[in-house]
Amino acid sequence: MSSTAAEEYLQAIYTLSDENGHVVSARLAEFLGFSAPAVSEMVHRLERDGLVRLDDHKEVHLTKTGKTQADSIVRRHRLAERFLVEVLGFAWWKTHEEAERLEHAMSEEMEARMITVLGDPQTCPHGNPMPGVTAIPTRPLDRLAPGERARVLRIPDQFEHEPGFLEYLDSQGVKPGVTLELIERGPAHLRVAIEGAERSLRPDCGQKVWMAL
Amino acid sequence: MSSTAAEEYLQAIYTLSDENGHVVSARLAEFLGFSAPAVSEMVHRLERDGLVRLDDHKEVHLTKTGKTQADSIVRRHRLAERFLVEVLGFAWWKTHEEAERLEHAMSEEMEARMITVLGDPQTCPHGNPMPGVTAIPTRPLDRLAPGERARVLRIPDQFEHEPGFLEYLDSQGVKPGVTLELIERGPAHLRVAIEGAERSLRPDCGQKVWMAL
DNA sequence: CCTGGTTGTTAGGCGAGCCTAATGATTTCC
DNA sequence: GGAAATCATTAGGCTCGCCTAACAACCAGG
Repeated sequence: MSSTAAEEYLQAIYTLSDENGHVVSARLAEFLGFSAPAVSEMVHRLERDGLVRLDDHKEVHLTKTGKTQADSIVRRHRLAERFLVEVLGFAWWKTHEEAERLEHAMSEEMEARMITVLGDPQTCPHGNPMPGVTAIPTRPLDRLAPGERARVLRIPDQFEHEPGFLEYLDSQGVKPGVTLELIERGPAHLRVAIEGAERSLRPDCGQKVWMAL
Repeated sequence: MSSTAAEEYLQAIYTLSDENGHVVSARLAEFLGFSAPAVSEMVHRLERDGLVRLDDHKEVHLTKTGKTQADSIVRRHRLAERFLVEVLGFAWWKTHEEAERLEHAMSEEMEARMITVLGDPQTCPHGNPMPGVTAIPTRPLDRLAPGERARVLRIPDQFEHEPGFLEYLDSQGVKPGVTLELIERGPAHLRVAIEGAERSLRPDCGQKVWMAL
């Protein structure tokens, strides 16, 4: 149906819209690492092909068929990640690039069989829910009161684009499912306790790691 | 390294050379379904990039690095097919197109992990050996004497391009591993016996199904 | 010998997708 | 209200990878 490049854009629109709110071409360019004219051009192609609509404020919205395709590509991405971890034994933080390619190679039948074999998983290994699944409510790590404990639920897709970020989290013991306690929120670092050990996290983690309520 | 399109050409060169002998641009064009100028152009690109060499008779030969890349892409294709059959439960005759896309999405690490998980398979589900493995000797079905029995070992990759051919074989009970007896070689059909039942096969099967010696 | 089939290449064209440089059009902030 | 920042677009250019039409070179067979 759509080209690999177009699928990449649909996925980006889905992700930004899901995790950030409004989507405008400049955000897409930033996120995808392409020039503004390249994005402008592709957005118009997507519009021509009926996958996307531009409103009066030039905000990008997925049409019904665009949404369907975006859901599918995001689901395939997350299924591929699950497969890489659970079947092939990849490290949880090392799946993104591989899945980024696999998602474009999966047919509908493969998607369906993957769901069956993996037992209809509700999230990817980073805690992002499959499209269509109602997400468990979360809050950024920043919102924890000092002394409060909560479980790491989700590291949103958009932060997987930052090279080395997931590996950094893993090296600090932060991964989905782990329970941690916020000790102190300093300006230069967050002090947390994970399974007894005290750790210091980069301050940007406060926005990038999402916790159970 | 190489683009998807270039990988497709390398794979075609490998296949034609492995199953047919000499490779010339016209064969590639026919096999890939592209126009002669398109193939000519790409072959020159491959030559420019050091993956291929043209001799005096304009025959196409893989260079050392070209061979390495071709081996890899063919191995990924055959691993993907095994995976589709054994892990995802695809029918053996239905894997080609899916694998055709997957092969371009697999990293070296994924290739290695796949080999481990699948138990280092020596062939694809159609009996084609992994590159590097010394193939078991075969002969075309045509070569059987009437009354002779032999095991189906291999349906070469090139015939998987013919739409519906593998499915036709499956419908007649012909699949890798099955033992059959040639009853009579007529002009319009081959009469064979498979597990007791007598079947009539299209005459082209005589060249396209390869048997154990 | 020359004619017909096979093969390869040239020429010219097209869409997808990227780029930079420059220009318009808004919005925001002082 | 005007300057600065942000955003989108135009213009022009590039490679890749495909196409058709036309031509050139070859080989084989009557």
